[in-house]
Amino acid sequence: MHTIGKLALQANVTTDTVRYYEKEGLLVPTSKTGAGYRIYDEEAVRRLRFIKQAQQCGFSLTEIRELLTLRNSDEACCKDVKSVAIAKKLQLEHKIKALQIMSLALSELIVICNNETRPLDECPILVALESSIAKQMKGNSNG
Amino acid sequence: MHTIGKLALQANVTTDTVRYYEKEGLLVPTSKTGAGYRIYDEEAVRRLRFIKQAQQCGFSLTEIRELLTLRNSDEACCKDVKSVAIAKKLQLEHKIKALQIMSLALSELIVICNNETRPLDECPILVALESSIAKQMKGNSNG
DNA sequence: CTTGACTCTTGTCTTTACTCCAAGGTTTAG
DNA sequence: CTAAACCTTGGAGTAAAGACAAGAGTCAAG
Repeated sequence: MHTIGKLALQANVTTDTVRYYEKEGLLVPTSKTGAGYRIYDEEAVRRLRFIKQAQQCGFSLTEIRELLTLRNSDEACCKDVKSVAIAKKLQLEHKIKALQIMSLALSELIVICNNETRPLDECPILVALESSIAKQMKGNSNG
Repeated sequence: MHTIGKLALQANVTTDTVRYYEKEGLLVPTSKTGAGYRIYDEEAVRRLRFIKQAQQCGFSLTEIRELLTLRNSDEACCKDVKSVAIAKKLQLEHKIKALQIMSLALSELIVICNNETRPLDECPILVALESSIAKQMKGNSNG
């Protein structure tokens, strides 16, 4: 049994964070003392660990709430959890691709700047950003 | 010379967005009519295009403001612009790596779930999130 | 009993890039 | 002249995940 401070310490979060999770319906204290202090058991520790690790996998708190709901559901099965994980992975891959496109566009800007001593009004990077070198990206950013 | 509506249309943004950029010090109208209508010239059109394309390269509005300031500076040279681009590219690559780590963690969760008909309380994905499969990530997330 | 560490609730603030609304003034086409 | 389409300012709201602060109560140790 832990007070909020001990729990927070174990998970390397602040007490504010724990209270925030409670407000968001993610982590309810096991009980309360007469004075109103929150008390947590080992199940709560595991639950908090679950939340943090799901976050590390890219899930938002809203999605984590759904995962936790799923876990408590009688009808759901392992397959459902797996498909949530797969969907999230696809999302991440989309995001990665978008960032890679940006990175590529920057690479192109960087290589066209071959004379660094040039004055700014001839800077090919600035010129390119003003006109339409990024046309290539427009098609891609649509996906 | 364009009114705000024409300008916005050209850049495929809303008039609200143009006014927002003005409030943020990114895009000042060339002049105003007696009635207070904003008027923009071709330079403003280029500037707005610049803003949008820099956004596509991953720059935030704050960073874009700095880029625009740089452009108007007498002391800066092309080299300075290039190094900003390089720094942003590094940032993007960090972000990409972080997302790839998440994606990998999900892949591992997905493969350990080899029997989809299992009941939820034996779901290896949920179990893994509760315990510490993500330990591998902890070291990485520190970067 | 007192001190210091801990906890309580309530509420506001942060960041980013807009988006929407209200109530009114202006311009333009017919 | 009128109606539609456009423009003005000002302010509020949105998501996400907490951070921070005020003022008060509680608990353990000495």
